[in-house]
This record gives sequence, structure tokens and C-alpha cells, in this order.
Amino acid sequence: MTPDLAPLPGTFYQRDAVEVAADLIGRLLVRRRGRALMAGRIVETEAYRRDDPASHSYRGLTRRNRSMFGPPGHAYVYVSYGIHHCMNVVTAPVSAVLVRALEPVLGLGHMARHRGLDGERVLCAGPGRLCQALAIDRADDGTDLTTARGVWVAAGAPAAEVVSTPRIGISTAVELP
DNA sequence: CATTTGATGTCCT
DNA sequence: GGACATCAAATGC
Repeated sequence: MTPDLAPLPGTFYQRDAVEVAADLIGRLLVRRRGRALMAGRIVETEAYRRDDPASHSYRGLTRRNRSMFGPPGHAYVYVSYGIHHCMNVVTAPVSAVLVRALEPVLGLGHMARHRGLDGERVLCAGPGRLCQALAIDRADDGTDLTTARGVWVAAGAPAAEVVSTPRIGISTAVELP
């Protein structure tokens, strides 16, 4: 019953961000750091197209968002509110999908340790929390998600049904689903 | 229980 | 100086 952890191919990311955001639900976000192997089922995502005023790419290239202007299929990791890290997958064109929540699947002990928790059970619910659980930070920005190094996305079991809601935690362009 | 506040990198005006 | 794709702890009902 070991899940297939092979990375999804680059073609997966060569699509519109909204399409990729829906297709990511049910997939596995896999993290290997040294001997530690962790994985979680992606259960919540958010698409940020280039023409979205809430997207970091909307106002053009900066030092922070450089990865969003690179090839699809790479990671865009940024620092949020000066404290937390958030991880996106870059899609075509100059767009990205924020990974907002995971259902922990593999390496829960590592996740809990990275979170600095003992009894706490909220491991990966929230973009900042999941990056802390998987020990993802700016050093992982730009990682090629199509190779099994560092961090990547595996096939998992794509969700049969995906629901769309107003976006979470933003104040610009809140009307976009 | 709900609401407020403190932590503070990066980009904005 | 202010805003922000956040989170946890403190404070107020």
C-alpha cells in the first residue's frame, strides 16, 4: 500500500492555473529532506493568474516573485507577513497555484517535530502551517517539481469532485472564485 | 466562544 | 509608512 511517489510530468503544469488548481486536489505533495520522507494529500488550493490583481505576478517581476516568471512546474515559495512561508506551483503563463492545505499521509512524526508540537494535531491546515510541517522555505524556491528531489507532486488519487468558493485570506479581487 | 494583537519580509506609494 | 496569498497567543464576552 505504499503510494506511488513518482513526480508528475511537466505537461501537468502547462495549463491554466485554474485548471491545475482543481487537478491538484487529491494529489500528493511529497517532501524529502535528507532521510526524512513526508507526503500529504492536497485538499485546498488557490489559483493566481497573471491578470489577477491579487497575484504576486500582477505588478511584474521582482526579486521575490522571480520563480513565477520561470518555466511552469517549478515551486514559488515566498515569505508571508515576514514570518511564514507559502508554497505555490508555477503554471502557464506566469501564473501559480497556492497550496493551502494538506491531509497528512506520510512522515507525520517529522511534520509534528517541524511544527514544534507535541499534542497538537493541526499539522498541515493552512499554507503557513504546511510549509512549516514540511520544512519548506525560501531555499526551496524555484525547485523543479518534475524531479524527485526536495519537493514534488505525485499522482495520488485525483478528486472526483472539487468545490469552488470565494478565496481565503486576501483583500484584493475577492470576487474571483 | 469571538475578536484583537503581535511577529515582521517584501513590495508598494 | 502602510499593506499583505498568516498564525498563535492574548484579551474580551
